Amino acid sequence: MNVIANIIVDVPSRQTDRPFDYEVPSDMQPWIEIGSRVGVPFGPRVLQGFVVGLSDSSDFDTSRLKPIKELLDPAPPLLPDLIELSDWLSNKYCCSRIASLQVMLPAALKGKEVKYIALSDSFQAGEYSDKVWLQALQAEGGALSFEKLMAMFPQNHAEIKQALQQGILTLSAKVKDRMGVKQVLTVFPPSDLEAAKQQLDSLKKARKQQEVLQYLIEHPEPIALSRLVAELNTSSSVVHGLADKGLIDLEEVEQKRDPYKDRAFPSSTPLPLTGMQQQVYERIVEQMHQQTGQTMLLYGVTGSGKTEVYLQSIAECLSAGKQAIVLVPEISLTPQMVERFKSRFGDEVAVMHSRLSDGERYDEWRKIRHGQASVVVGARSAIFAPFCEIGLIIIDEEHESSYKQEDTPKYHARDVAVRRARQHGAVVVLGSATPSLETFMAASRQPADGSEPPLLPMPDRVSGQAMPAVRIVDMRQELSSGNRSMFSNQLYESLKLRLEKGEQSVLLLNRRGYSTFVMCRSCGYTAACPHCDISLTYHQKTHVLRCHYCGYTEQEPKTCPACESEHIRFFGTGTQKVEEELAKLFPGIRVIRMDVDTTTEKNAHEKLLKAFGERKADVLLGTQMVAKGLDFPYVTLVGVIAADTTLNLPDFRSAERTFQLLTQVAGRAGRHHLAGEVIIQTYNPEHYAIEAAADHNYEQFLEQELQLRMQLMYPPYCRLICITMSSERLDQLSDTSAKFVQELKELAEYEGVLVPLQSRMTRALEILGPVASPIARIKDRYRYQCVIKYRGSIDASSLVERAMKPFVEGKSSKQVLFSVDVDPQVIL
DNA sequence: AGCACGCCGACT
DNA sequence: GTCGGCGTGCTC
Repeated sequence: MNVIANIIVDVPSRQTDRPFDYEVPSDMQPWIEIGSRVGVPFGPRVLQGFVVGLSDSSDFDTSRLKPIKELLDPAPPLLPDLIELSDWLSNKYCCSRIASLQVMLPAALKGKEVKYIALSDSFQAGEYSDKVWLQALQAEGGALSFEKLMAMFPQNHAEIKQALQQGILTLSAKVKDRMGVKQVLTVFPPSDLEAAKQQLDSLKKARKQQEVLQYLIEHPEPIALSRLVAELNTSSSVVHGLADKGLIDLEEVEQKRDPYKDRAFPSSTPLPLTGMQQQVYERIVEQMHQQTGQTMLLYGVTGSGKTEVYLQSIAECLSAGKQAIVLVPEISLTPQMVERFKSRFGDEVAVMHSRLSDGERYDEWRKIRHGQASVVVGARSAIFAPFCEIGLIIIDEEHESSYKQEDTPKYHARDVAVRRARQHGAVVVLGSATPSLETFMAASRQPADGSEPPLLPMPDRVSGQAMPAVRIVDMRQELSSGNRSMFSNQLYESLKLRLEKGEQSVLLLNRRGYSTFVMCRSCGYTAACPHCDISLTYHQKTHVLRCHYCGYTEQEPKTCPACESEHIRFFGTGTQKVEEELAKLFPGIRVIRMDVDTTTEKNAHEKLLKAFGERKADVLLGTQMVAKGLDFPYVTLVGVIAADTTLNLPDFRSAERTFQLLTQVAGRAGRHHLAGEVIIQTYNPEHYAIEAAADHNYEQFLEQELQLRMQLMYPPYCRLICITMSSERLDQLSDTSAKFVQELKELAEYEGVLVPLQSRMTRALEILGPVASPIARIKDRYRYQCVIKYRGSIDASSLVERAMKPFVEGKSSKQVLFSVDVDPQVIL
């Protein structure tokens, strides 16, 4: 008899980050399962909690167990496999259990306590009989939310309190979801149409009702009451009249908000696969049927037809009765992308991206949970889609850093996918033209059983067209030959040619290096945030300086606050400057600029790209974001203004990022019948990342980069954990961080893993720091960080967790905050 | 996270 | 003498 439930309660604190035991009331026993969401009394409150285990005994004093108060969903929103996955997430990424459970669910299912005031059973009006609040309560059926009642009667709080004390009113609490299910009153036509026709005559005296019935006989499908009323220009009372006579049915039906309901998707059929595609497809399908839980790397150049392989593999997965998850980077989750999946699989597809409202997202999620969708296409968090039997997980553009969540839990969707696939025996297909080094290394390794490495190369374009020619322009030479403009002669000439021919160009400017700060040209003063060690960004529209980290704003200064010089000015986003210069060089040129300033509005992205696709501009100018997304048939020139800006960042992945970005943007040119040209301007023309990108040569880059990583001991030759500690008080911070690192070292030493990475041991671990973080202060809190490098089978997360214990439970917890980033993408 | 319990300073 | 500061500990 499982009468005791182990429940994780919704309290975001380390002290409550463990299961609490509750008694399952007998009437709830059929309903409570692992994964159920419940309301439980916790201290004086009622909280949301998740059932993570069931048993018939408890270590806790059984007589003191409290019963579960309420069941929040008829079917558990989480399945046992997800509960298990959440356990893994918490351990791996050092986050609380509740955080890892909550991240798997749509925001709509974040229940909050609501207090109710109700008339008690023994209620007698007595001295309160003429009070307005009492009448309001009675009108509402005897109960109202506490907050509402308080707001309605601000004058009567004392009386209400007194009534509560006398036991005339009672206070109770429930967990309420943030988002209700949208209900729509729906009209159902008569089940027996012939009989209904007979009845028409009997309605002679009710012309309006007759009209409605007539309509329903002609259109015998359920219809929303509001639509029927609008359609027939009648009123709801007429329809209710018919319902009262029993001629039709009127029912509340759950309405699912389909964000794509107004869009028609022409259906598409599978394209014939090329030999290369066919081979890859067969290997994927073979692994899928064998349920090996294998992770494979589909390593294919832009235009090699990866998507068609995805689509047909998914089709095979569906026909085997299983479900598929497709992850794409948020930025490329465009309508065109969605369309490809909707066209092939129709209503089987659920779509999840950040632009959806909480309600829409909840509806898509329910489609998945209730088996109405078998494919989900979505960003990072779609990896947690509540499918029961996953056959295939596809991660497109596997190397994208957006697969790493920046806030807690700081999970990497790729690593979650690999873990989840193992649970289901599903295949993971990682797709990329420029795979991350970690992925490539893992996929090249010969499996222990002697089978082929899980590497699926697709080196050729479907069109048979060669990759576009890439020219590297040495900007140092331009400068020495007297060209001080940001456009080299070659780029200028090529742009001019495109304008004459009426073809389009894409210009890319890496954002970093060109920030939007304000600087005084006399004394060098730069406007900085008073709460963070970071310069303020200038916002052109509002003429305001703003801090990206804490939101602090101030007015644009007219004179330098330091030296009162008037030569203080704003150094533009770069894209703005490029735009100005383009207008100077090519009067009348039509430019669409895409950067943080022009894409803040909702759907701005799509609108700009659509306008460009319709050839309403000659040039698309922008930051990283122009490298992703769509391909346009009339783009024949891609120019990179300054390839170096991301190259010299003090992050060990900066060369990899630069290479990926350049390769990706180079693939944008000439994807169709027109030949393309790519021009890369740089001050480091001989840098291996730039040369390799120009040659479209991943292997060449890989070889160089691996050598460097090996020398400096960085991933993929080790793994990293970055721990950031912060405090308002610097003395406390330096003290605590030093003690923490000491603790960490002792633990590692004790486990025998504190060994230099350069040694030949298979297990090794080093601890660097603590040092001041690159951004030494945010929101008035100083920041120190410490980096752990390790290799081999070491549970470093658990080491960190144990080392943190004395600092987060004890009295010093108030002063120093810990934040752990496992497998960080940037350690600037 | 909340909330109660509990032990020391400035006030009617 | 007491009101209230927030340090400490508990929540099945």
